[in-house]
Amino acid sequence: MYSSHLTSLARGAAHPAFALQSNELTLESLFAAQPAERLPSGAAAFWEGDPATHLLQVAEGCLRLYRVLGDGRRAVIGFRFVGELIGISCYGSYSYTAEAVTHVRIRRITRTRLQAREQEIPEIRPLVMAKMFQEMDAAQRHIIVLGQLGAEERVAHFLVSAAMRMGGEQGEAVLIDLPMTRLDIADYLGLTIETVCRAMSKLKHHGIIALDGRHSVTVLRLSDLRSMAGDVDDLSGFHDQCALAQLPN
Amino acid sequence: MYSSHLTSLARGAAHPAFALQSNELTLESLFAAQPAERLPSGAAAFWEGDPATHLLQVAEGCLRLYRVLGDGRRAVIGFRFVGELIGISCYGSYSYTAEAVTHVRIRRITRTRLQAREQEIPEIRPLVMAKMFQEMDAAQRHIIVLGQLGAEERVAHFLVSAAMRMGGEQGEAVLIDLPMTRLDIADYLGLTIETVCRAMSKLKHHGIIALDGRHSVTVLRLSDLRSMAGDVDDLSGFHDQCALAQLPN
DNA sequence: TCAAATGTGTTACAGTTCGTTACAAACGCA
DNA sequence: TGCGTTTGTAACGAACTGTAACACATTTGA
Repeated sequence: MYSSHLTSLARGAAHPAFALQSNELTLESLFAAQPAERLPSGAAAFWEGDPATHLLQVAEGCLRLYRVLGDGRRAVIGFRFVGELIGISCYGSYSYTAEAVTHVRIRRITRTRLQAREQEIPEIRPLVMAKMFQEMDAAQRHIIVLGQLGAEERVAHFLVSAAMRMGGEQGEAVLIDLPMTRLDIADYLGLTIETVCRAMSKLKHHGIIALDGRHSVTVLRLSDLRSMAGDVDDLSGFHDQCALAQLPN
Repeated sequence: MYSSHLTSLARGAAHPAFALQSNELTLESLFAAQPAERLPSGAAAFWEGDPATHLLQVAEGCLRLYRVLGDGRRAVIGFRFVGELIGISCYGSYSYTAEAVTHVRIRRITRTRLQAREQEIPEIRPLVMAKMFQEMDAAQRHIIVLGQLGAEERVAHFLVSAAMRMGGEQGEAVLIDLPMTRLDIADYLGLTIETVCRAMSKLKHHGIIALDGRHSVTVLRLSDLRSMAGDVDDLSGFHDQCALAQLPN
């Protein structure tokens, strides 16, 4: 699943829109003070095992986070998009490699500097904590996707998440940009390339999506796609109120 | 995978034994001041969606953490054992239900009280943070298990993790206590009961494990089992040194 | 600039793994 | 003790993966 943008989280997810609004602005200004670094497609921002000295923010483009097993198998743990953070749940060393899918611009801040800023501006800590909780929540959701959903459900869920990130609403077509390859998607969903292609072709055949080249999907019937995606994100509205009241420092 | 005990983590995992030693002692004393509560097998400590007002520590027994999908499917997210914490990565509301597998004793502390204690004793925060990172690391590992390993690899990995938790060493037989049902294990590994049974029977047939009733497994050849478990935990020793240097506050 | 090489996506056919179904054994309770 | 429920295991079938081939897109090198 994508790490979500504010607009995608607005749809009944566990975070109040308000908290994240200020979240993005304040953390954003933190990173804005750092110089932007450019990475060409395929370049690593950091490697699994490197000392986790920095947090990264994506200023432009898309990165994949992955781990390679001893036998060469690769697991994509997630993708990160504009505005999102990388490395927030790593300590000591990075537990995955972060690699540019597209040409990418990122900003880095050292953990030391972040901690110094947290001392100056106490409001920063809850913002960082919120990001950590969000990442944990996303990981748990992904565990459920991989453990309980079949291949087509997984692909549908992946596309629904992408549509939500794009601010998709019920009843209108959503154009999704998918900068990663089918292999990336397959390694993310625990499937093979062929199965991903098959699932997509089937959705196309049923008129639920339209494919335009490799990196563009139009979701034509979002509610149909959603009903195929399993009920992983069935969260009660109860969360929204409690999250605001209980935001940890 | 189990949330690990100190002794299991001693085998090249991402946490220095020293840090967790003091971790267990100090958080332990925090909870020791709280009254222990008894739960019969099958009782819920809290439900998915409840306000996440407390952290829990397991004083005795085993709990399963699970979520139920809208269509009735159940995903077990993890198991918690003596000394381990529950709810540390939840905020606002619990993102899963915690249910007693066995008769259980737990201690609770409110987040409010925990924060007050953190103010008094600043050393507590890094201990809590370490637990959060540990939980995130375990979640990522589980994502890889579900996404990349086949059924037998998953079961083998599950048993290796259990053996590690029991302090198993290479070359000697390890007796594992598995208090949960095969359905629990299946829902945790994204498999069915039958597949779990098959995998275990196969391991038994090959002389790698011995089965004694429902809740007892003896690992006879740990290195064989380990070689069947995929290379998910292939972590370099580099982590140990960096983790100590970089423990966040 | 253009052709060759390489990478990526899709589809058809065949093989493997795991889910479903059926049944047996064990357990818990009145 | 008897019965209902839970748990465990084996045979058949569904779902997914693997292999191969082809089409198309992108990159590389002359």
